[in-house]
Amino acid sequence: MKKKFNNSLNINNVGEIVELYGWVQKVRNLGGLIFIDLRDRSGIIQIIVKPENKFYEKSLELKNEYVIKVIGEVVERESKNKNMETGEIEVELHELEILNTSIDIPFSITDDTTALEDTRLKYRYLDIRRNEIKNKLICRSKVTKAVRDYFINNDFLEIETPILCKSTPEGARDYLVPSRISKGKFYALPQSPQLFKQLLMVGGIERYFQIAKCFRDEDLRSDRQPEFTQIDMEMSFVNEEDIMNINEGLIAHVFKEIKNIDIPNPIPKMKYDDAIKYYGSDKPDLRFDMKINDITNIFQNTEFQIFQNIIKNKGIINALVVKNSSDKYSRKDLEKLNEFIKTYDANNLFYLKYNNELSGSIIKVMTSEEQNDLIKQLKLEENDLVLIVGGPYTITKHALGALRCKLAKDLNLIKKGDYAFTWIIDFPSFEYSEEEQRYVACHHPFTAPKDEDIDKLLTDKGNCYSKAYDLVINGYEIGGGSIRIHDNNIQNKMFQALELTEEDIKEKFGFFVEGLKYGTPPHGGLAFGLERLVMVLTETENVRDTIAFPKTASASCLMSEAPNVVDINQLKELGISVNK
RNA sequence: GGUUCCGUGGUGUAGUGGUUAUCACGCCUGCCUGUCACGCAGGAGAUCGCGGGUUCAAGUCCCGUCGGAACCGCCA
Repeated sequence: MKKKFNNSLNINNVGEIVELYGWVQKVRNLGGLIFIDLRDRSGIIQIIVKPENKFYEKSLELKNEYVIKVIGEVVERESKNKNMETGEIEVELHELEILNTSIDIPFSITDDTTALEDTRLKYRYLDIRRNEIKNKLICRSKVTKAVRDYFINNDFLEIETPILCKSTPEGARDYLVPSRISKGKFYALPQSPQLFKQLLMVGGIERYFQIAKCFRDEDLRSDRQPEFTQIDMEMSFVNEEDIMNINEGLIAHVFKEIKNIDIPNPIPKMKYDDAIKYYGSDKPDLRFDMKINDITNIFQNTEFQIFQNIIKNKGIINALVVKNSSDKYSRKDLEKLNEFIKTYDANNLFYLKYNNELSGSIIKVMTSEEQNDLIKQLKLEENDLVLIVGGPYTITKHALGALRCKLAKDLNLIKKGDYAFTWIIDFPSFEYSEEEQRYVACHHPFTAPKDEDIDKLLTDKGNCYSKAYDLVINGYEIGGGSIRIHDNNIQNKMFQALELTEEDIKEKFGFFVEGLKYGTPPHGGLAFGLERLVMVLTETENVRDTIAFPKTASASCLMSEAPNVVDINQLKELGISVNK
């Protein structure tokens, strides 16, 4: 006899003797008749114990989460339970063995448990017994299987790169690992396998992939963990289209396998500048429309001081049209929206409501011509709400990009189960860092510039674009990548553009730059965030649920209590002293 | 680094400066032969996160601290 999974049994198995293992979900003792809900990974099945059974007394010992072995006969139920997958049958107990007991559990192992997340994280191994978490881990496993199948079928090699790396201080903060053998020296955990996978191309691998652990010592968010997994790939002898095509194939395969959904082919592309202009984000959620409109032109000759100043300072006046919603927002609600955009450094949210005619906070400072232009340009219809924010371009776009997502959520504009895919392409090569007072790489310093922009790398950084692309699904940046620089001269020019000195380059990337000199093939690649992909596939908004043992917002593990102090002798051995 | 919210039996909660600190689930004991959110009767269970302050009096107000959540900055 072989162990059966609970939910593999159905009415066709009636009469069979089966061997089941699992956890006691619930005992219902009716005083003479005992029902046991037995749970395993697959689901729950009901065991019945009658008073004449020789294991009846033993069954009375059972409590929640005891681990048991049951041998019994599958029988049809007298009274069926339509709410249960195995509700047509039950197993009449023949033999019972208690394999282990359990102390009282802190929260119930049910879909509707009341426990809050910190409690659940402390007892994560119990939380994993719940469908909510378990099913996401199952999904994650299916995704990595689909990924491996797809890449291996397309002639990719799965190759592992080091976890103990050299620190590369450009970009995110590194997690450091002290070296015992070389006191005072440190390894860094990889932020991504970027340099190694490019060197694999130099190494002639041509097609590489890896399910790669990555580490970034930055502040966390609901979609960001310090330790996460990338589906990382790199190919030689390719251009942007090739990389996007093969990865569209991957995503199509994953969505087909997991959700049985056919995704758009090809996935539409949007330029970065347009994404900012219309959606205020480089990861626009396209499950709903609500574009940001530029209405600066309407107010060119405005008498309104605030708008005059904005236009004088080369700012922009934007409008969001919230369809059929003017009756849904009170002045108090609108004041809350104003507070919301303040977190993005924007201010002064003005509004207009269209009901036959315009009314609202700035109606008195608008001429009738301006009003008519606005109605026409925004194609206003009855009961539309117009939200207006003016100011510097980037700040207002960013704020409204966030606002449109908030509105969509509040107004339930997003249909459950919908997916909206887009590539964001033509990223700028550089962005100006106020903090560092210099241009920094938008993607990373190995991203190839557009051919036509190579000459501008040193002279016109603000207008250089790169061969980079991000895949965005439902407002999440699921993956990003680029064609890399394979020409050492261009790479040097790029470093120069980033104002890195010869010594900087040698110290930070010397081994890499050296490698580029030895016949580097043209190459490019992409990395997907596995957790975010699983988030999208499981329709969850919290990356922790896609990870078996995640960390809290302060990067600690409530279960194991990492990070923690270490023994003084460990520090001595490493030559480290701690100043608090 | 910043902003906002939260912390009360095992779990989740209620709680006008003055009660024996509320309720539900869970737990324990007893009863119960078709339950499946089993039912019925009874019972135990709280350092109100921690420290300080205000007050005749603090779960409640104030300050600090620790822990959790969301967001801004940050995340090449």
